[in-house]
Amino acid sequence: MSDTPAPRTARAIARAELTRAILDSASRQLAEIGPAALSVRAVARDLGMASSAVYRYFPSRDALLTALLIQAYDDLGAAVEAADAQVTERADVDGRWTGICHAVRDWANDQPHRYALLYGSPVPGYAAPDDTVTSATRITGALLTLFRDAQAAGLRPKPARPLSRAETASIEPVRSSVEPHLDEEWSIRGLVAWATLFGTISLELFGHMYRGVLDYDAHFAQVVDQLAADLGLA
Amino acid sequence: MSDTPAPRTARAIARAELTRAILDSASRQLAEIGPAALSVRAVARDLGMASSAVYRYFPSRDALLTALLIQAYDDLGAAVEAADAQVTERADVDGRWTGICHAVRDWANDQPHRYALLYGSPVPGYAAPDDTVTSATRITGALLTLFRDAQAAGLRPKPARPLSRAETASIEPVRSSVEPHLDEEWSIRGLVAWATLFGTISLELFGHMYRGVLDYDAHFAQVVDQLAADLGLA
DNA sequence: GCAAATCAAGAGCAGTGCTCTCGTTTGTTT
DNA sequence: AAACAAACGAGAGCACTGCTCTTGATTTGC
Repeated sequence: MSDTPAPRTARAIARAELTRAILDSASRQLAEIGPAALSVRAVARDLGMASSAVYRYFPSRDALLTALLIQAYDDLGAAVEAADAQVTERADVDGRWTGICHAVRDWANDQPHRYALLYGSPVPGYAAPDDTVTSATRITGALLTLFRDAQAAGLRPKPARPLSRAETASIEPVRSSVEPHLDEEWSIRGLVAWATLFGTISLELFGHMYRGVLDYDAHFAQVVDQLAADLGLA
Repeated sequence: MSDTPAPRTARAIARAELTRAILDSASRQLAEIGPAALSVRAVARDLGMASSAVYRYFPSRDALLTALLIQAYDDLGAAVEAADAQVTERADVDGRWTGICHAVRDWANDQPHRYALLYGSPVPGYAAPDDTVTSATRITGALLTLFRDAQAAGLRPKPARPLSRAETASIEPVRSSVEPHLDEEWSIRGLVAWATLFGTISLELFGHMYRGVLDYDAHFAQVVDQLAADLGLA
């Protein structure tokens, strides 16, 4: 991530500082007007520099957007990890699950544009670099660790349908992403809960529950509660 | 929807035809290069007319995009209804559920850009007009009807957590959207399944399962199967 | 001390959404 | 049939975008 071990020279320091300033300005614009309206020229104006100068720090608008993407993933990941860590009684997996879920939703509601950048439609052309993947794993990692802890504690999700041969092989990476490995039931239940969590948040945030569900807070809490039950956490 | 009962005059006919041509060209571009890259000028070039002429038919790029949005909703709605109707044995709610789910996913995979337009981040300042809502209800309507039929057939979903007071009031529109009304368990289970369905498709289509799930087809089938079980359909 | 690398700035290109004006065509009304 | 108004297509133009190239100044490392 931070491949700037020691900016010794004055120029290197200035470069690091300016890079940060560009990213900050861009992040502000992103949160306010969204990724589609983010403009390199506007960032340059905000910083009082020529637009062409920005290209010395980020080779393209997409590169700048990618940096913001990673920043957002890390930000959300930190929020999730903080919510998880706040539950001092680590055996309270239900409390941790609830905390994580609400942390994701609160973060999404606080900064809808950044959430949309992460989990909405991929922006123009979009070639998701591998850099983003590693940052994105922070949040899924928190969930997988939680499932592993619950499994280790002897909790069992509600019985799941037997996995097809193909599916067994398909979700191998998920199973073996934590130690000890997740069993099949925990894996499929976890994947379903993962999809339900982000599906609910996205549907809510993108307006698909309009006039269908009246109280988004109550509904989300209910869904999280239901998922906890299906996961065997509560 | 169609407020052109009888285009009598030649001008009205030409207008209807040109409107259709613009929409067709835009739809083609949308499917190919996505909503972000859709250009009024490109559409005008494709049709051999001046870009300013297009504005006689659609007041803005966003209006054109909204028309495409409605078109896409109707297209997906038709695909879903067709898949549902294809199951001649109407009592086979499990088969209908599976058919609907795979219809949505197949449609999404066939035209990812159009799916992203519907269920990804809202593009135009997110001022979703009410016109789109009515078109969007076609697909949710199919699901709700299916749940109602299952309930009427005496099927019961797996026991759900008791609804909070707030949630009971919150999902009233969902419950009363079909006759006879859905009971609380069917409503919450249905909403959760809805979120899981679109969550799974979105996560897959937007690249979040990359290297986590290897076989998207197998995984989706497994999730649909699991949801059917939780819904008590199978 | 000097060559080389780095930098900011400006001009410029090709593209965009959108507006305004202009002359023409069409439909309606007298 | 004539007259008028509405609708139309085309073109020019504005303000904006991402991005490139060149120019000249500054800083760096040897």
